[in-house]
Amino acid sequence: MELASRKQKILSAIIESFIRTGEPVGSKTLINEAGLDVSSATVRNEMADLTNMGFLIQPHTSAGRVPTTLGYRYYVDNIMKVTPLSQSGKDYIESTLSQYSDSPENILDGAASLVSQLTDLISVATTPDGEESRVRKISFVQTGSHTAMVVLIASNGIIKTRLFRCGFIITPEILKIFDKALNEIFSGVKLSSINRPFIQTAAARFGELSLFMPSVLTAIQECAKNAREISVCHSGYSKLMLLSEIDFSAARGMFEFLNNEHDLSSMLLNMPKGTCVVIGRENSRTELSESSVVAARYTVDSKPSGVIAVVGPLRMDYARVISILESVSQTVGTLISELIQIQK
Amino acid sequence: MELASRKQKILSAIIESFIRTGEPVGSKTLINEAGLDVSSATVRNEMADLTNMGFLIQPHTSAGRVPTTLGYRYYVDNIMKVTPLSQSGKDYIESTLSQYSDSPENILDGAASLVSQLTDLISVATTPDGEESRVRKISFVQTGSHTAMVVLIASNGIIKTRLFRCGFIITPEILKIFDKALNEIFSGVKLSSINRPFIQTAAARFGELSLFMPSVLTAIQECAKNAREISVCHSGYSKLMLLSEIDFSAARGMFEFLNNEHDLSSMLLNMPKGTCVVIGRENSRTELSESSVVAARYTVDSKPSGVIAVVGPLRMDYARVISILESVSQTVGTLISELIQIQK
DNA sequence: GTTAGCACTCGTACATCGAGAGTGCTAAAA
DNA sequence: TTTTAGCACTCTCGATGTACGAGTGCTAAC
Repeated sequence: MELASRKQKILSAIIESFIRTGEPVGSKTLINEAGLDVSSATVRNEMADLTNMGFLIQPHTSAGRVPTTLGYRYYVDNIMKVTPLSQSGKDYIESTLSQYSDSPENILDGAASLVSQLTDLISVATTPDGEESRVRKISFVQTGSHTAMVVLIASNGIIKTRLFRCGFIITPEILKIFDKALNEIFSGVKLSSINRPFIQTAAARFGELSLFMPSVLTAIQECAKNAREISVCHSGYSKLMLLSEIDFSAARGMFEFLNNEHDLSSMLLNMPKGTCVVIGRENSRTELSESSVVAARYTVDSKPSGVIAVVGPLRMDYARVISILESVSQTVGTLISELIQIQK
Repeated sequence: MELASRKQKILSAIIESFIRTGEPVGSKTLINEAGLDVSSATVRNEMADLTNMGFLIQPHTSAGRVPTTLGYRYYVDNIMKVTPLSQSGKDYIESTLSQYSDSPENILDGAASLVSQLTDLISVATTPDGEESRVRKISFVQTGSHTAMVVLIASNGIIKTRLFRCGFIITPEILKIFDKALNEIFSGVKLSSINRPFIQTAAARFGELSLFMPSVLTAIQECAKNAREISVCHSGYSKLMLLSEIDFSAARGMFEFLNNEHDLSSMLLNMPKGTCVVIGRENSRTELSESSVVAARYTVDSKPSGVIAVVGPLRMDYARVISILESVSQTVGTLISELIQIQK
């Protein structure tokens, strides 16, 4: 659907004014602010049309107009211009994130807090999906007379550790045996296939040695599970209370949804690839029906991977948020890819 | 200060009713609920006295009475009876926390979420202080051709890991050299003394080898810092929005304070040893002037260590919260002590 | 197609009012 | 001296009414 140029200009001006002030926009205000060479009556006629077309609503008779989900959608798709970040902005992002570049989780933690700080909105980021990745290596570190640590290195660059304890005294020799035997079994195995039956089969292979194994195997299973499962980094949750549009119970619902890693990550990962904007009621979750989500994929080794996203009020500066997210997600993708590279 | 028995009975009934309902308590309500064999006029006289003494206030003329900070204080100190948890309750706590017993951080994470779930309040827990503890051992695990992981085991049971990268290809031999050289330097050293000058001195000792060292030494310094610093585990922050007493901006202030690990942990650790209750304005932080904090120390190896605490409304069930916190903190102390024991 | 003018609608702010809750005081009773 | 009944008083809360202002839609003229 294409709008006449003047309608489009008016819609644009209304949305931009509303994003800035949060106040419903009336015809007079609009004339003053936007450079429109027509009278308020003409603007009113156009506004009435836009309202009939579903782009605007009036909260009540004597109030100005407020954009609807459809209005924002048209604005985002047809009017708004996203300009890439300046070089200095990109440099800032890169230098900030490089500090965290020792592990994917740290990078994403850093990315979430950077995005939240730059946009003044809530930001969340998912770690790379580990469904397809495999065990590269398992190592052991002795931590005490009866305890040791498993270190599982996965092919997606994720490294997980877990302590385990044994009923007997651990010696370097025993750990060597563990190392050899367990790497034989687990190296190259997909993380997703390391489940209970797999572990039981593995235990069986050890014959009488298996008596020593249960805690080790459990620790490995835990590591594999943690390396495979997507986790969610987040930042800026206190900004939730600045969303003036919502009340306490709505805020609580949102907060609980945002703290539910499973639901949140599956929502984010179900979004289309690339950068996408989901506005108000377009959201699959009712908790977000008064909010917008802007999400950007980052790619690791040229494959779409996790998501970095922003959650905020309908009236957010979409263009700015998109350009920030695109820069950050690109940097994150590069850093993680590099990290995997040097771990090969 | 000792109150006459009837005054005490009335104060107790008012506080318990207010904790239950959240409504100001009037003289008639009181007669109906508490088994008082006097008329409402008598109760009114007593209530007037208690108000003059500062234990109660009236929100407005035609409302009932509400306890003041002083009122709660008297109640907590002189009236309330804390009964220890039942054996089955203790067993539940123990079996829940044992699941997490592979590291102090996990135990405290588990403790915070358990306490939050049992009390339906916000719960926070600090990890043991590492000021006094020392490096027990440093280990290395190769994670890639140019990357490896430092594992620092501290005497307080905390284990920290950190990845580092090198400009050259890492071999098992190099790691062995690292292991030997760095354990010689760092073993037994207090975590708190591993600062920038110390690292620089250490680097100097390596002569030409030191060129290979900077990233390793930085990684060790980071590990030492993380092992030393107290971190705060928390759970149930969404309960903040159930505190009906507060508004959005107060909630935001509280939330930000609770997310400030430094301020929060220093407040908690400044509290007296044992279990303590801080009510409303008694709190040093204005953010908490409408809330109460109940905090319990846990002891590791018979020494007072971190704190497990609850933050909630003034009208919380103090006796119940105290008994839960005492059980949980005792279990946590035992588990962590055990953990350190088997790591020796 | 555009505009000026105007009647109309509706939300907000403010004042008024009555009902209800709870009190403190007083004087009588125990 | 302590307790109690009675009562006038105060204050909140919700409902009701009113004035004002903002913003609109419509109509008729340009």
